[in-house]
Amino acid sequence: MSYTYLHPHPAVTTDIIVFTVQDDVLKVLLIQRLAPPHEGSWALPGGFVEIEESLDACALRELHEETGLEGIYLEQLYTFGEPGRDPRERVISIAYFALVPSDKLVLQPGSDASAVAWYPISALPELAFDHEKITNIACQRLTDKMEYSTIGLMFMSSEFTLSQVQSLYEVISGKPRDKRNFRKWLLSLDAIEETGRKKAEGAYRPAKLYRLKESKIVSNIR
Amino acid sequence: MSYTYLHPHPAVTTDIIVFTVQDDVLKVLLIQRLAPPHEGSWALPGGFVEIEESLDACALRELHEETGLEGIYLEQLYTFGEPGRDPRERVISIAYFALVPSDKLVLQPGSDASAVAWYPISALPELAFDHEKITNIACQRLTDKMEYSTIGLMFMSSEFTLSQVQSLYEVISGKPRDKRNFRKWLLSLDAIEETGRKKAEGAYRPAKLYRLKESKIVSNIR
DNA sequence: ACAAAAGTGTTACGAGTACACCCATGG
DNA sequence: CCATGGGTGTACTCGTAACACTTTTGT
Repeated sequence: MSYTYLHPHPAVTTDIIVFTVQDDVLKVLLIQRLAPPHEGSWALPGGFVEIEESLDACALRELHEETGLEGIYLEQLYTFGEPGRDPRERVISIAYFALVPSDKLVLQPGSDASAVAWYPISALPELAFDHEKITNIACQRLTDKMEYSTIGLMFMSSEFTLSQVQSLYEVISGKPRDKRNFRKWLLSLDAIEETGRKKAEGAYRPAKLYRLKESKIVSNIR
Repeated sequence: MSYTYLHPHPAVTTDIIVFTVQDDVLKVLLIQRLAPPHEGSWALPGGFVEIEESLDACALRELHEETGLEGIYLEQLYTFGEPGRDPRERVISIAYFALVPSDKLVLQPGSDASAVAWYPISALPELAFDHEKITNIACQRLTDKMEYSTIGLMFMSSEFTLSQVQSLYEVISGKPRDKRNFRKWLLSLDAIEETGRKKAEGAYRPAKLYRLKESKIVSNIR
């Protein structure tokens, strides 16, 4: 089966930069390519947009197919379309970024059995295509949005402590925060609420558990 | 001549939302469609991406071809790709927005003789495709960026007075600003400088003329 | 001299920052 | 009773907001 057009058409893909924080390190999800071009090297998950599928749906589908991840926060980032960024044909890629909470880290490599792994953002391997450039722009956007939106909460699992949130923010910004000021700020956002439960983890005082408020997903501050 | 692929490929276009401020009103540039679909109705300028042309270059080319505009500020906005947004075939559109200074308002309708006109954002006609949705998102982005970047200066002509800048900001935000505070803020951005010249326009004190500093094009504040 | 827009400083308020001690729990 | 992280309030600082009069020009 083949498809014919009067004018040349580019191929269209989505690529997804999936962030998480694991062991106090910001990481991105990469898959190892099995087929040329760039066979064997690491790349962002993604793939071709189907002809009757929305862009968002494509990103979600590719992510699910290649990693098993589902129900996570996704946002369009930027569209990359320089001629020559793929050696096979003209490819235009709509890049998305996604945030995975720490309790959904279990990956199921796709049916094509390619390897899937979390890489610390500070120790990325060489990436295929222009994926390094895309990753850099995604990092920039993530750190920007951490400052003026509640996006950081998308990294948290369903129940979490205030100290866990603080640790997350410190990891991503690379700077320590004052505990009292951070809590005052976080609670003033009106985005989380106590669950009433507590988390006892060791030989010390248990912490109150919080959850994201219904309806408050990601909002801008200021 | 025709082009054949193993899998279906969507068509890819750019659409450009061109803003300007004229007579104290925020306006966008529209062109009247001559061909189906939506023949006769108004739409955003734009068109198909050529196979060896970058997305930015496509937006600039289409804008020049259809309106004669050149050398203006352009920025990628968002990519729209819902199936069905164009009745002919699957079309994915990378939307850009552009800002035109008040001294470049002269339009040269494209060679296909379609009408080109500035419409106040508050009195748009019915638009073709999903262009109303795109326009709304562009307006949102514009007003957002006015708050945290120097993008507003892209509306100014090569030489301008501080009062003109203030008037511009008031028109877009819809709110009056304190003259002294506004000037303090504007000058603190370190983005403009005096030309040494003055503008005498009527029976009153002439205003100092300013220009954008070299190298400072658009930067974020905060 | 008057009409019209240009230009200019000081005070007040509020948000954000700095800072140190007591609490609850398990071992 | 001790070790460990959890939890809390106040004082200061700096940036933003409020506010009104003098200057320059053309008629």
